[in-house]
Amino acid sequence: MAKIGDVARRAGVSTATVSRALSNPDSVRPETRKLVLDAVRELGYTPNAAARNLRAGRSRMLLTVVPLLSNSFFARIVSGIDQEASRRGYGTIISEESPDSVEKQAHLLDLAAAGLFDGVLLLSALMPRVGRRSLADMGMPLVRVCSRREPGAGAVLLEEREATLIQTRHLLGLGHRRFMYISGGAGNINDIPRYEGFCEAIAEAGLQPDQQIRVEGFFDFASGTAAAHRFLELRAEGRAPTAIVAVGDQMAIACMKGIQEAGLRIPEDVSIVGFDGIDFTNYCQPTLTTIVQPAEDMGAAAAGLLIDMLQGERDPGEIVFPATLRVAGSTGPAPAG
Amino acid sequence: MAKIGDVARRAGVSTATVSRALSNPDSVRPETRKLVLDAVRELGYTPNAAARNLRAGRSRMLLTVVPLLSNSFFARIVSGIDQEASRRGYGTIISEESPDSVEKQAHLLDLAAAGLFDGVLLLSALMPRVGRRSLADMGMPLVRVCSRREPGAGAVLLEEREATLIQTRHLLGLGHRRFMYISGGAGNINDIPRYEGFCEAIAEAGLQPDQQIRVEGFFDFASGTAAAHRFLELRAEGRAPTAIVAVGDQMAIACMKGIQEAGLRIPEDVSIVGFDGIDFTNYCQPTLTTIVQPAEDMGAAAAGLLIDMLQGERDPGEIVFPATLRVAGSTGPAPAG
DNA sequence: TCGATTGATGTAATCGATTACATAAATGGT
DNA sequence: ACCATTTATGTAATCGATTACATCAATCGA
Repeated sequence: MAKIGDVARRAGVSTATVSRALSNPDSVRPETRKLVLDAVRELGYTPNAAARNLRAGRSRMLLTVVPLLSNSFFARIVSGIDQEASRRGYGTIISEESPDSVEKQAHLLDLAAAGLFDGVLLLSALMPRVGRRSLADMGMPLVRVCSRREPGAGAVLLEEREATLIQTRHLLGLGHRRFMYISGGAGNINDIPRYEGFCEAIAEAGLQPDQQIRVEGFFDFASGTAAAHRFLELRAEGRAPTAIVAVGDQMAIACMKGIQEAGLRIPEDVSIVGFDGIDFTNYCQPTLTTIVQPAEDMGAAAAGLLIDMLQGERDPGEIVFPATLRVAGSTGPAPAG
Repeated sequence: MAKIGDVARRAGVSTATVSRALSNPDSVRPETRKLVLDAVRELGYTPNAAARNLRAGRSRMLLTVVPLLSNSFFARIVSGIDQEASRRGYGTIISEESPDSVEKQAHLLDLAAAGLFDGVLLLSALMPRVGRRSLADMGMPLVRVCSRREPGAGAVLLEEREATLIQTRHLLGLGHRRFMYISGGAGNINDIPRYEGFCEAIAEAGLQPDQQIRVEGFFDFASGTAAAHRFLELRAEGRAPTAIVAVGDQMAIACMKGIQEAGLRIPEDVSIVGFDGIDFTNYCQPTLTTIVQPAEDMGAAAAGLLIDMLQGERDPGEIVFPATLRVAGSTGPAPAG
């Protein structure tokens, strides 16, 4: 592997000149620059990253911490991050969250302390932490994506409150009055604005939010199945809701399935809306009415913001994306009676 | 950020001793070791990665190149890779394939030349390449995952041929005789063994493989929808197959939907099997009979193999995983007539 | 008790690129 | 024509950890 000295020798200049010709081309004479660039090309020279990082005190790497990669909503955000980071000359290190594995979190903190990355994109609500040390209080520049606001950190968010508001209004407009709300878990910070939006819409319609049924979920299929069971119990008691608001598509899809398996029809017997807009919402039966989050764009925006922050061109700010409702087959008029 | 010199001063020893106490504890006296470790703890010292990498000529990083992250089959492999790599003290850099973006491929080659990672996991059939330079002929250690064999590279594979063989046998056993096969595209290397397995089963039953219908797909939803259209055309001509073999779950699910929308029932009118075993196969309507690939395990095995190769403990070998058929709701007896 | 061997630690070179500072050449003003 | 300034390039220090080699003390055998 060619080193800067080899290039210098070949071009008949010093290593300093080679370095300058590459990183600050205007500072060398055009003829010299050509000599250097030719030598670089002939030798296939690429500066060694470790040496450069050591000297520069940065790595041009970003860490992305994601709760669950197999959730395609997160996967799409990561995809957007990768796109934008790579466009701007940064690499992306990825790590799946593991709240239970202290080892893995410690490994992350070590990588941070070792200077392996310059900043962090946190798709997770949880902050990697071991004892009292965490990424944030190591002074690591941070952007939160779809997770929460945090002083000193950037944030990329959806209009969460608006989202459930329009979602619920859509159902109210179809005549629904009795709802089941499947949350993302009280631990998840998005839960608050989303539930607020739901409650606001309910109140607008002159109904009591606290008389609606709320079920706790964790964004996974199992939560959806559990919610379906709850729904069926309620139905047996004669007090089933006619509409279900799930704040995650996977939960919505699993719930839909659980209900269909009991012989009920969607949307004739019960309507359901999801949240995220993953691809499968277009391929389940019926297609799922859902809030579409522009996941790739949000990822790209987050990476862009973080890189701006690293380059000192932007203060940790907040980027808010609008929520859109995609109406599909899973919602229909409330059944009579 | 504390440096090795700070630790040395605090412990009253030389930097060499600090380094030894950390990387080769047996080479220092127990009392000295304690002095050093105490100082390390008190100062919160972590060795700087760039300096260490520069000296050692390696980075303890792996690159994973993935075709499409939002495909949850790939996402699960990545998850397994991350798990195992992190367990063994390696980090994972991720990059989504972009056959059209020369820029991005060049970026990858630069990162490789810069020594940013020690080895590559390639989930993609395509090799990142710019002109005649590619990752492989830079001498980068390589493990292919579910993509193809390659001289000098490790490989983690499913018994592809077996998979379609048992899949097709299952359908034959249900009485099906007319098939549609949705491929993963002639460009994809898995296509060959998978199609072979299909043909072998067909031949076993005394049928002509080349009289079955073959449709080209690309593992995405759109391919499945297109295949459904083709199926409906064939049906209009009175020569519809009774069973569909799709070598990807997303294609199978989209195809299923296209067929259902035309008013046909699955599996009563037509049976369909998928390939991969993604979560959604359990949540579509009906649930999808499919080949289950142990994606996480395959990812972990691949990372393990690559790290063994890097540490000189193993030659690039081949790890083959068995295929299992998960029978679900999308397959049933062939319709009479 | 003396030289040889072993063990523990320190000194300093090294990895490869960047950049402050030094130097030399070229340009400009008067 | 001379000094001041600018421009281009070279020399060498630097980033922080690792490790070959040097050094010194302790142990051992005869």
